[in-house]
Amino acid sequence: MLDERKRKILKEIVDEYIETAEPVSSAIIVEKYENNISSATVRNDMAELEKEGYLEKTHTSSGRVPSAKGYRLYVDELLKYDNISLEEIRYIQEKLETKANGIEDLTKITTTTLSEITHYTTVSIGPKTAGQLIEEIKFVLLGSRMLMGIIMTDTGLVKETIIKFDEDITAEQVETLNYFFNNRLKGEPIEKIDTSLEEYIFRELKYSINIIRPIVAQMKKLIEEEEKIYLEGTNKALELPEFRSLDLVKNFVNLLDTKEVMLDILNTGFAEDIQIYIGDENDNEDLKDFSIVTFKHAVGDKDLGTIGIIGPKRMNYSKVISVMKYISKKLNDDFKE
Amino acid sequence: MLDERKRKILKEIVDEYIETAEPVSSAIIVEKYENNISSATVRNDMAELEKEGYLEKTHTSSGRVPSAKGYRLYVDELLKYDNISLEEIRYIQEKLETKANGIEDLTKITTTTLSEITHYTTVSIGPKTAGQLIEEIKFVLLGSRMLMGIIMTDTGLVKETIIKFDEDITAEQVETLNYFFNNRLKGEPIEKIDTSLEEYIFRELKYSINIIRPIVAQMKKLIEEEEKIYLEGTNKALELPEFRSLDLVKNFVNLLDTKEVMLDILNTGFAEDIQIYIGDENDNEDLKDFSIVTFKHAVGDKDLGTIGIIGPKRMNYSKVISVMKYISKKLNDDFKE
DNA sequence: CTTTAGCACTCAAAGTTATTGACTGCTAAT
DNA sequence: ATTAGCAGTCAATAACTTTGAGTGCTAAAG
Repeated sequence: MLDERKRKILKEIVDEYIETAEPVSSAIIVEKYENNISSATVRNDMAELEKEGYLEKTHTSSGRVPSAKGYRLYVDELLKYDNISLEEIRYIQEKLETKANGIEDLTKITTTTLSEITHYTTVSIGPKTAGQLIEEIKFVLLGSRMLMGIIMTDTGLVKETIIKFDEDITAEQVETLNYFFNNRLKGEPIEKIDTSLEEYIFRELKYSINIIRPIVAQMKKLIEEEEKIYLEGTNKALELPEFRSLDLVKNFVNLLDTKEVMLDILNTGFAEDIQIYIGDENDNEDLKDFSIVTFKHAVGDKDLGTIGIIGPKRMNYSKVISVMKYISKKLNDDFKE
Repeated sequence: MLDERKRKILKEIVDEYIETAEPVSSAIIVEKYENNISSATVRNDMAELEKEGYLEKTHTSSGRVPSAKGYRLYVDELLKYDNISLEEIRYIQEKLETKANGIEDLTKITTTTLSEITHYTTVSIGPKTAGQLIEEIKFVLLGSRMLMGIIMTDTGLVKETIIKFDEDITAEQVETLNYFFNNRLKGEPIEKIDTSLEEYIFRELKYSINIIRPIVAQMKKLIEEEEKIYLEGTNKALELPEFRSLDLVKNFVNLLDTKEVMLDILNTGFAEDIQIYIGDENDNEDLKDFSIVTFKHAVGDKDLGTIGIIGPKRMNYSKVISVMKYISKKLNDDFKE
């Protein structure tokens, strides 16, 4: 349907629009990219591209702007993803090699680095606890009425919580707790920590319910904890020319502050794939002016966290995706050893 | 200087401005508050109040708007701080009684509650580690090449970190570490954790430097950790009429995203006092359109965290300060037992 | 059949001018 | 000391004009 030149012109229009944020005219294309054909020819091609749904006009006599379909073709077929410099690679390596403590820490560092390199707002969520296997559980006595409970899983995820009591606990009790919890739960999926434990411990150990209940409650809370979004560089986005409009700014801030929508998106992607949502491709009204690119860091079917970039539809996909591909690969390689 | 009526009229003007966000005219004052005098009289008083610096005009023929000095008098002398309903008290009690785990958790819960009740954006920072005394240090072995290091202080603050190694650690080593760290540091101020420890442990225990160094490094990092701001309800602010202006919105988001300025303010206040910064009273240019109200949660000279509300200068001081006073008192009372 | 010059047409954006009305400050009378 | 009343100010809005960057189309040329 589209001949080579039309595809080339489409790419040029999207490139130009991504650079300038202004509707692209036929004259500009001739001037900057296609010195050997006339603007009338470009206009003809543009008309065709518009008829096919790849371009749009903001009003009758305006230049063209890419449609979601246009961006999609651009991203899927017209771009190459090697837009990353040696300098950037070196910077990423340096950042990711500073010894991260735990996976969650690593995800945060990566998120920050990604924002620094792309100059877009980045978001991330930590690993899902669901499905992870318990490697070890430890209780540590702090003072006389406080424990720290620690769970370590097979992927190296460590979660800890403070547990307070209304009566004293002894070191022997803690030791027994350690033994019983590990005995029962080691190797089991983390979801096995539930209220049925209360009964079990009570039956086996006969400890006061004032001790058992807070422990189970806190451990449960720990694995069900509402997911926390980590956010970096909100202000960077606001420098972009699309945020001339007050409403758009408010939408954006709202989106990031409310969290639900972002959580939804971050939770959708498949392991190791880079997912791209352009404008209203995701049927959420609030997202119609934005694009989101995410990738899930995972090993096998074990989730290690998801990182995303959110920006205007007119985002530098080439850079963003190139950098993401690199980081995603690096995280995986690093993790294997 | 100001007679009773002028003070009354000033209060009415500020009240009215806080409610409507529009410059206040003499006619409105007569209509809503002072039915027995004429608008000309009010105008005379307003002129006087302006001459004294309590009011300003946005242009020659506009109504009056409070100046920073006007707000200051209003807050210091004209307001009573009992603007809190039974319902609100009950809501706060309920929220703060859900068993918080650790002080930092409590601060977060309080911050969220404060935002919910006042409908303003709230910020907080956790307790300063500096000055706290070490109550206990624990190392817990996780797997064979990972420790969790836990520090508990005299105020009940618990900080923990993951420490990874390139070689295996034994249970006995961990036990010895526990003994030595506690022996040397129990009762000492937390700042005593510094690089001089490396030497000490190396001398006493002769452990490989590969083990000692990561431990000391991580523990140090833990207490020097850059302070994290906890933020709640950014989007609430944006509904306010002052945020018609795009620049103001950007300033605001920037302010919250950059963190330094907020950290500065939150770190300034004195223990247990409620601090009020109105507009350019703090000499930071970025803050000239905003007011900040903070209070520091503390016991003696031990800092337990600072919570603040940030909003437009035209903030509902009466409500905000009343609620803060209540919460501040409650936190203190709760902590004592 | 494709390309192109050239011209009429469209429309957002920016600039101009006029109109309104919500205010004040002041004066002179109470 | 208070107030009625009126002239004067100025932001905000609306109504209109101008400009110029863009297109689509036609008819001729390759």
